[in-house]
Amino acid sequence: MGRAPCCDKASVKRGPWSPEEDEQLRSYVQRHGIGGNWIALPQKAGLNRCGKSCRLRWLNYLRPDIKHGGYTEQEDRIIWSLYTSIGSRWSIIASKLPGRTDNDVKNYWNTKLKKKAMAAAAAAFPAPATPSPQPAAALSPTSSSVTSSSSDARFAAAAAYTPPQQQQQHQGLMHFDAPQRRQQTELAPVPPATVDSGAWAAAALDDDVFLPDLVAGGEQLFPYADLFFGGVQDRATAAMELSACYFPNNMAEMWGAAAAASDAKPQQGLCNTLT
DNA sequence: AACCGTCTCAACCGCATTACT
DNA sequence: CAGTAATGCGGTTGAGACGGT
Repeated sequence: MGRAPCCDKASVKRGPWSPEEDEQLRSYVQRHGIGGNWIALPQKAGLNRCGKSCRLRWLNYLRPDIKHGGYTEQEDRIIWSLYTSIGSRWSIIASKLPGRTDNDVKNYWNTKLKKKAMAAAAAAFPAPATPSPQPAAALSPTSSSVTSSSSDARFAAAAAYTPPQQQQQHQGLMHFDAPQRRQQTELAPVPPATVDSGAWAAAALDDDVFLPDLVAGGEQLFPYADLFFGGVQDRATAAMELSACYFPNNMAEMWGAAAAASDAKPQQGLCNTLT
């Protein structure tokens, strides 16, 4: 038994919004505001739509301050940096990019930026000479449209790799209490110390709007900063290790690619010192 | 011109969290 | 404090656009 649907799907209109509906919603919100109740709004605005649908339409499309497309290189780096830091918390990432919505950032990542990141990873970790005996498609379910390139195949193979003993270790993991909705599900393998995901990643770290805050916050925000940055000479590597400890799913993708490429076993690293 | 595969992105779905009673 | 309703969020879908043959 799931929860009851928010509205009667049979009696409300679904699918793409017409310009008339857009105008109705826009003018209502501009005149009366949201009113703190999306469920009641459609009726008040004279729309035959689910409140949830109205909310989504307003937030993702009709709001006056929204930008569509035209992502800058700096925005790319911010998204990349935050994604490697906190994972797919699109609302947080979008909040760092004025005029961008979580849905827009998510779509942009899934359709464009992810490929760009994979290209960077592929450049940093060249594919092995001999192909993997197991097709990547069999290892990991594919998602949406990013499924076909060779880099994505390596991405899928990489993402599928998670040592079982480390899956257990994560249960005792101390963690920074960052805004977080989803549970951590896996602990990534810690990479070889030589990992360097390339110039783009380094540039991203320069622009990072999350990790510097985290580390610069000292004891109050992240008491283990010295553990990471004190003992590791390469700051970029240290920051990525830190990311892996707290936001492992995403770093696993990148480092897994390195492991797949080099046939190297992941080393026990700083991450595990906190468990 | 027609077909086919890929890409894009708006919209939907369902779960988690928060607010309210 | 428990139950319920509302909201927020991330994952996924599918229709239309686009490009290649």
